[in-house]
Amino acid sequence: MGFRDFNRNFAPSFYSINSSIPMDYNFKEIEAKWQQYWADNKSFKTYDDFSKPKFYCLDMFPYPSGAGLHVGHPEGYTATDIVCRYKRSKGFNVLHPMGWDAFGLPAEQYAIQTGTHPAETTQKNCDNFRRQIQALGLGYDWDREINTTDPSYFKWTQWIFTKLYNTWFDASAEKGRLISELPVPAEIKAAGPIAVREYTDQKRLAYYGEAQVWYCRTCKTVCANEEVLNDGSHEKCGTKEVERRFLKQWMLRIPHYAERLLEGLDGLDWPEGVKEMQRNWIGRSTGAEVDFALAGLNKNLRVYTTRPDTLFGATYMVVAPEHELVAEITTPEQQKAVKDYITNAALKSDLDRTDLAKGKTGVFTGRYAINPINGAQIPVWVADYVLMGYGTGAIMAVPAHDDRDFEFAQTYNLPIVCILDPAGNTSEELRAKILKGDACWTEDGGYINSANPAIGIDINGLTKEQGIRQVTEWLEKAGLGKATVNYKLRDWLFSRQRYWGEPFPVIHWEDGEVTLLNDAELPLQLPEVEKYQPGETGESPLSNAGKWLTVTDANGRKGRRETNTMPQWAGSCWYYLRFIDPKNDTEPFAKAKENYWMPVDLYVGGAEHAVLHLLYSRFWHKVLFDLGIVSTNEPFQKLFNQGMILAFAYETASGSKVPSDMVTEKEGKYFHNETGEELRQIVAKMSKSLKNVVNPDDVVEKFGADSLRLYEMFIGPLDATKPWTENGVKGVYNFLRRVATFFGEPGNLTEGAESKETLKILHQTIKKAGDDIEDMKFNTAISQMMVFTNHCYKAGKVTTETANTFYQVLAPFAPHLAEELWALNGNSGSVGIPAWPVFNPAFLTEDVVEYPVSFNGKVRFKLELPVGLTAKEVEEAALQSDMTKKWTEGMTIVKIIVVPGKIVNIVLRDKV
RNA sequence: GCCCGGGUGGCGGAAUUGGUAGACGCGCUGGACUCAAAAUCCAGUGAUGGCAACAUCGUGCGGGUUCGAUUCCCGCCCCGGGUACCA
Repeated sequence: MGFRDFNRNFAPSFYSINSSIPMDYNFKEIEAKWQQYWADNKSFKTYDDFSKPKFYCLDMFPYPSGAGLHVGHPEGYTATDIVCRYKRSKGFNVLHPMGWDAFGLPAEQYAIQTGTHPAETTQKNCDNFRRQIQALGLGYDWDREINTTDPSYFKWTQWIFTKLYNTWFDASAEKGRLISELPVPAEIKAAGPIAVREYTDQKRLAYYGEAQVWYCRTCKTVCANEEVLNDGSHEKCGTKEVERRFLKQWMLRIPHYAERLLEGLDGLDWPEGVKEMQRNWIGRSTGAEVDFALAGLNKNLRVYTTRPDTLFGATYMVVAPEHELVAEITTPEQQKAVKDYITNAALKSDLDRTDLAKGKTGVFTGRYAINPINGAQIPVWVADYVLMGYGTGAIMAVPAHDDRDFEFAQTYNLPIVCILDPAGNTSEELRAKILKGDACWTEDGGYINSANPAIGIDINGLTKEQGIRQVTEWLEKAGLGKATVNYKLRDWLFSRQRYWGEPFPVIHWEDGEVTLLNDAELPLQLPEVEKYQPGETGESPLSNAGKWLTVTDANGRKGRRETNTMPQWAGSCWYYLRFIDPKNDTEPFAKAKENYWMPVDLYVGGAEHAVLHLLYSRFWHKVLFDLGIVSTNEPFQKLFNQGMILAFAYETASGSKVPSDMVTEKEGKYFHNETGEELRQIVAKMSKSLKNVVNPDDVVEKFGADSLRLYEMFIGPLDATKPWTENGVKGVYNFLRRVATFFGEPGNLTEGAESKETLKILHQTIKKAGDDIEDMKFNTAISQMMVFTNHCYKAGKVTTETANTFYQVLAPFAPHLAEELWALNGNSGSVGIPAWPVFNPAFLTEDVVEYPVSFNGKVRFKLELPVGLTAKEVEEAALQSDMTKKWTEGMTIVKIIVVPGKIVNIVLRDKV
């Protein structure tokens, strides 16, 4: 291939006069050609060559929806593709795979409507996604493609589930261990095998139990807590048809790993914000459990508090409506009132709860408890502002120093005793109110009314920190309580009433025993069913799978298979491990390969997975680590969240949105096509209803894949949210066209020595592009390449060597064009294969420095001086300048600051 | 309410161990080419004043530290995202 061929490729378009689309460089032909070349040569196939340094780069794999790729997908994919092409040219063995998180509700919904098997729909969507991704010239190793719905994949998802089931958390060793190593207390053993089974089941990381769960009447399925949004709607379907139900469910004991998950964050190169969100989600708090005696009952009521120091201010107690002692605590006269309250609380939909969040309700049980620190009798109430799922489900209320308790106490006229004097921390006016119990103070202060000489405790005058320590010590000594750590993190609800998910390898036997399939029996495949509708009771569609459903063991015992399936998280929890060895059918992955490739060096995806996916994955990974199945404690060393790509949208003065096809632009203003009303341009998420969705296929068709790639990188920093504009695409297209035009013209390339100026800009570009790729700052890398190209146009000619070097820098960003130009210069092989060009700082050295000379901080003129002058010499040169004389006339020079190589600042004062 | 981001030209955005604010791109203006238009190429483009040289102002607002602040400190305002009775 030579210059001549290139010109033939380009010639028709140079003279095409009818085309309204700019076609000055023939991207269609170039891109098709090189994509074919990469495929034919398996350019991106990854080999397990353990002698090379490795780089494992992972994109969050997509759910292949029927709508196809949107422009948000290529954003992260292009970024990782650039990094990977760069790393390859730096000599790394790069693993960059792609696959499909293909279980999910839309395919099942479609099956319910049309009877089409979800596998069929899924296959079609995957094919479309793959075609679209390949059209972008992304360098994935397609031989490693995986699909979570493929039985050869979910076989191992099921296998990991059995590992979770057969693991318990040894708190003393702080690690998971095989259930076979669980020490069973002698008295349990003595009670027989059923007792042993129950004891063991309580320790497993996966368990089957009654759980109060969110149930969506529209989806006819259980949803996780976190899928139910604040406003009481279901994230997946958007309706508010969600309610609480008690159902038998599979749960995972992720809280056992709370501490490990928290500690593990410290060593990770993740955005601080994401780490903070995970910390908040885990929600560690330290405090104490305190036992309160109940008057007239031989029972204690245990509470958890983070403020044991405020025990002197506890004036009443509250138990959650679901608390097991409620019935016992309640006196006969109050039975009916309490019962009614509990019934009402249970009936409350989530919506009511949210609405009532501002007003607290409760009812007196008739019972009193004894405050252990001062012997005071305080009433016990039931109220649903106390949650059963956190702490002990009961609290001591300190209304003077807790907003929630204060609000409740005011509503029901309960006593409010101030024990922390905010003196000095607030206004005297507010302080007076606080001291009287008319206002709440939750900050630090000095204790008052906090002594009981009879039992030898006095914290008056101490600060919060000291108080907490002293009271906790006293509680422990008196045997009334102990320091405790609590986490917000709850058990993970791990089952769904759906067809299109991984079946649990579980059999429920008629005698109540639950067993798991042997490894040899995996994968347990999904049965063919006639209809995909959930059962009327909310049971999964699998409950209709007659033959599949029932099993009989060798002894004739009958059993029923688990009809729930796993949630979508399951497949995505470990896919990064399968990419390492995707075709292995004897184990999930070969140990040696895992040892080489893990951890993932760079993980790129949307911030929406900041908590759930990343926390669940880390949890599974830590269990696998404890069992010796993986070699690293954490799966993802570096995480990067790409920002969302938004689009312009339009709204009327009253704020109602107008679809983009109803809008006309006139002189920078926007008007409604029909009403003529002037509209406001806003930035919004792309959506069908706003008709502002950009389809990558259209962009590739019009401007080419290299332009799409470059634009998505050039539009702004990768982690920022930013709006899409077609004019912006034209801008980068223009750059590529200028590159193609300049370097495609043989007359522009010369042999011999390169000019100093060109070498300088070339090497600046090598350095900046390399550094910026490492820092994920692709926008500024591209801008530097534009600077270089602009320089070439000015210079008129550059050497072939310069051109070749530039193609290598351009290659990670616009690989098709770079390959084309590389071949055009008569080079063989792929432009990405030679090493990344070596930056030579010698070319950047200057003979002169242009010093900005400022007076009192204001730059007045520039002074060109030779490099390497001392501060003193620069100062003298500056003082001798005529311009300095002009600016200092009539003034006194107070001081001169010289930063060699940077700036001169002369401080002046009026002459006196 | 709390937590995390972020406010820089007409627009997307550059620049931080404190040292020439506005790189690069879009848009706009003018010129070249053309019968003409498109495309392309060249030049200009923060605001205000001035024919110009140049001057003054300018990184959300108000203070502070400093020879010098987009950058550091204090107090506000606005926007985006996350979260919600976790005792």
